This record gives sequence, C-alpha cells and structure tokens, in this order.
Amino acid sequence: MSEESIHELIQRRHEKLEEFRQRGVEPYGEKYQVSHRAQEITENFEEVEGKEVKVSGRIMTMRRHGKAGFANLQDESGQIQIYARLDDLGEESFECYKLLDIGDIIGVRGKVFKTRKGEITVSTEDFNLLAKSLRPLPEKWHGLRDIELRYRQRYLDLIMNPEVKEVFILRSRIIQAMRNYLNEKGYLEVETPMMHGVTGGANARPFKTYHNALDMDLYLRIATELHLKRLLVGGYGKIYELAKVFRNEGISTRHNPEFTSVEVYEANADYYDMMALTEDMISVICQDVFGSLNITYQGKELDLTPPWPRLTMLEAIKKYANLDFTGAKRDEEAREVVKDLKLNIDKNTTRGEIINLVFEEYVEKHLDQPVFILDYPIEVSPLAKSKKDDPAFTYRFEAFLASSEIANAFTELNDPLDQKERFLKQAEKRAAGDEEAHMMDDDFIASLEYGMPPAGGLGIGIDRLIMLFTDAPSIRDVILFPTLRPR
RNA sequence: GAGCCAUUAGCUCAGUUGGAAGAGCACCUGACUUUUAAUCAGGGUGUCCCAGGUUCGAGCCCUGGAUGGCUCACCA
Repeated sequence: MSEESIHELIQRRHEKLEEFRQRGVEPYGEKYQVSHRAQEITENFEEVEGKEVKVSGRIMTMRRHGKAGFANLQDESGQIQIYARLDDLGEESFECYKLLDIGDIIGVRGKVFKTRKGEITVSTEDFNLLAKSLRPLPEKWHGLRDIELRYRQRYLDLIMNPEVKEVFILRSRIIQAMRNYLNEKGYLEVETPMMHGVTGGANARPFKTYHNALDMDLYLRIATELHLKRLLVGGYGKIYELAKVFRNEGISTRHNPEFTSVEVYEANADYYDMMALTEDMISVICQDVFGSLNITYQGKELDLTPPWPRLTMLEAIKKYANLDFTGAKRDEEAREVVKDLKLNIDKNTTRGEIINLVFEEYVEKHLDQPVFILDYPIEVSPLAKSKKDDPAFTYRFEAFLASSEIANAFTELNDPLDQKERFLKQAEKRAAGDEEAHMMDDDFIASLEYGMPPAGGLGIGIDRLIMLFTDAPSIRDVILFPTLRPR
C-alpha cells in the first residue's frame, strides 16, 4: 500500500475531516451510549415502533435524495437503515450530514418507523460523528474478495464479509464449550512456559530466540506435553492447557507456524479413558454449539455420535490396504510385505516405521467417519508407554475425522529409564541429521525419576477441529491473522 | 522446498492478432424530502506487481525476481 502518495479519495476525506473541525464538530467523538443494537430493533419492531432509540455503527451504504437521505449503519449485530431529513436536522446539522462518507462511524438518535417499502428505519433527530474514516471501503456489492488482502487486512474482511465474523464467533464458542466441558469435569487449566531451553513433546523444528539479560538461547515451545507431565509429578491429577504452540515448518492450508492446541493429562488414567474423553468431549461440544451430532465438512456428511469405532493400526492396514504385518516380526520381513509399494524407505527403516508409513500413505485417506486408531509403533511414539503384550507397539491412539487427525493420545510413559532410552534413540536420529527428532530433556527425566503416576494424556489441534466444525477448507480461514510474508 | 496459476483504477473485474488504458461500484459537480445494487445528467482518478529483453511499437511475447493461491513434499 502506497502510504506516501495520498490518493485523491483519501485527500478528499482529509478535507472533509477538516471541514468538520471548522464547523466545530470533533471527528473522533466520545463514547455513544446506545439504547439498542441494530438487530434488537429489526427483531422487535412492534415494541420499539414510534419510540426513540440510540444506535451507532459504521455507514455501509448511502442514498442521498437532495434534502433527505438514507444510509445503512452496521454494528456488531447487523445493519439498520437510518433516514435523515433537512426538516428534522436543521440547516447546520444537515450540512454536516452531507459531509459523511461511507465508512464513517456515527451515533444516531431518532424514532423507529417503517418506510413505504417496509424497511425498518431510524428517523434521525440528531447524530454524532464518532470516527471519521479516511480510507475508502471496498465495493459494497462484491465486497473484499482478494484472498491476500482478506488475510493481510482482516479488519476489512470482517467489515465487508459478515460470514467471516460468524466463523470467529463460532471459534470462540467452540473453545468456550471445550473449557466449560473440561472445567466441569474437574480439570484444572494451567499455564506453562512458552519459552523453553529445551523443546520436546513433538517431532518438529522450533523457533529460536534469545534472552539478553540471561545471555541464552531459548526456543518457542512446540508442545506443552513435558511441562504438563511435570505437573503430574508435582501432584496435580487432572490438568489441561489450551494455548498456542509454535513450529518452524512449512505453511499450507493445514499448517500455520503458530497454532492452538489443547493437551489434557489425567493421573491414574490410561488411553482408554482418553478415548472416552475424546469422543464425549467432541460430541458434547458439537451438540452444544450446533445442536446436532451431524456435521458436513466439504460435502462429506459426518456423524459424531459416540461410541466411535476402534481399530488397531494393524487392523486398519489390513482393512484398507489389504496388507498383513502380523506375521512380519522383523524389519526384513516388514520390508518384504511392502516390496511392491512405492514408499520412501531404506536399509535402516525399521518395521514400526514401515507400518506407520503404510498407514499414513494408504489408510488415513479412507478415515472419513470418526474412528480411533490404536497401538502405534514404538519408534514413532517416544513418549507413550509400550504395550505389555507386544513392546513393539504403544498404548497410543489417534482419532480421525474427515481423513484428518484430530486427536493424539496415549498412556503416558512413566518409566524414567525407558524414557531415557527413548530420548537416546531420538538423539541418535538428531545426530544423523533429523532436526525434528526429540531433544534430550534431563530435567524431565529427573522429574520422572521422582515418580509420575500412571496417566493418560490427550492432545487436540484446535484449529483443525474448528476447520471441521466451520467447514473451512483452509486453516487460514479459522485464524484471524494467519502468518504471511510481510509486504 | 518443487510444480501450476494469478497480479490491470480505492474495490470487483474486462482487455481480441502486439497498434491511443476500459466497465461497474466508490469518488467529484448538479437535480431529487420514504430510498434500498435509489434514479437522472456530466466528470476517469492508472508505477497494467518489479527489473531486464525482443520489437518501429509490449498490459499482451521472452528471461529473472516479488507477493499470493492451489497441489505435492514435511508436519498437527
């Protein structure tokens, strides 16, 4: 945007602003005590007809008729028409009315009536200029379509496209419903540091920053997991954190560098408890916010009614990819099973990694209706407890909805020696160049050495859940200010 | 990170075979005291994303770059 060259349209508005001042009108007024919001008037016309009301809002359209005029005011609730006449306002005030532009914010006092054409209208007795707008708004009919401008100047998007405002109201209500749910079930909301000396809890590259006074590098957190588990060690039994995490990775319709997650931990629970929590919480929120357990995402009808089916990862692979790993216990045998498939594997790829790759490549895309996939390979689950009867797998599940992973949970690994081993394996991967492998977290290990009760933990990507609930094709549609390159 | 596509007035968009830069809304002037995409008469406000190149001549063709979108890769 060329700030330096003042466009004629903007210049003209500056002149009008000056003219208001010369007429003794402050163009940036004080708070206006409204009596009604636009919607309250249009929905309760019988009650307010003929009565005096005070409304305020942004002028969205103007229709001038010589010595009178109509305009539409938009407030938080919607729009209402106002009508202004020279006879009612007087010479001086009507001259000021004529100086108003689309985009200006005004307060209006007047009686409610209905025009000949049936439009509910406030007949202006006087008005106050609350904020003079110096830039022209986008066109009234087509609105703001340019996707880049909508993200960069979200305030314009919100002014011009009411359905966008609706999405973020829904977002707020969904998050509120989730907090209500968790609070009512006795989970305590806590806040843990966003700046970490060592990051962990996920496979991801972190953002790096620097603290001057301490002269040290810090990372923005990639997950809340390891601090929340320290709190289980500390004695809290049911906790959650719902807040932003940061991952230094690519941007796409499903990825924003900062995003919101919720992680829930519960002592003396396991992943079955987390499954019950997941399907109950999500269906309760859906029922709360939408009054139904059926939603449509991008043309797909989804039924969230619990209980959701449960399949182990191996069962799911057998069902959807027609491959059987049950007999393949060794890495070479697993490689034999997939020898005809195009997978990114080499001599060092282990059985568990192959199974996970097959699942991601051939199974996930089929998982439209809600389903729990249980028992992930230990190699890709360094924080989950391994299964008693088959230590190659873990008590971990992910919930899928519309082919998208919406929840990740496990019976938490509370054996400090096992956890240390897992970190060491991750450290090997890091040394081999895997920047997303977990870092060794000595303090976390120390906390486990004091003893962490058996526990279940659950993580949900809030933005993706909101995408599902608002039928949004891109994560940027549910984040008010998505990350963009500066211009 | 790779491929494809887009970028023209404040906004939404046309722009033919390479031959004088267009429309609607907005804006400006005038008319109009119940309109509502108000109407009527008049007015075009521009770094055609940027930098090179080809050409007598480039919004259009070529090369490089910027930003964005989509797809893929990575991830949640």
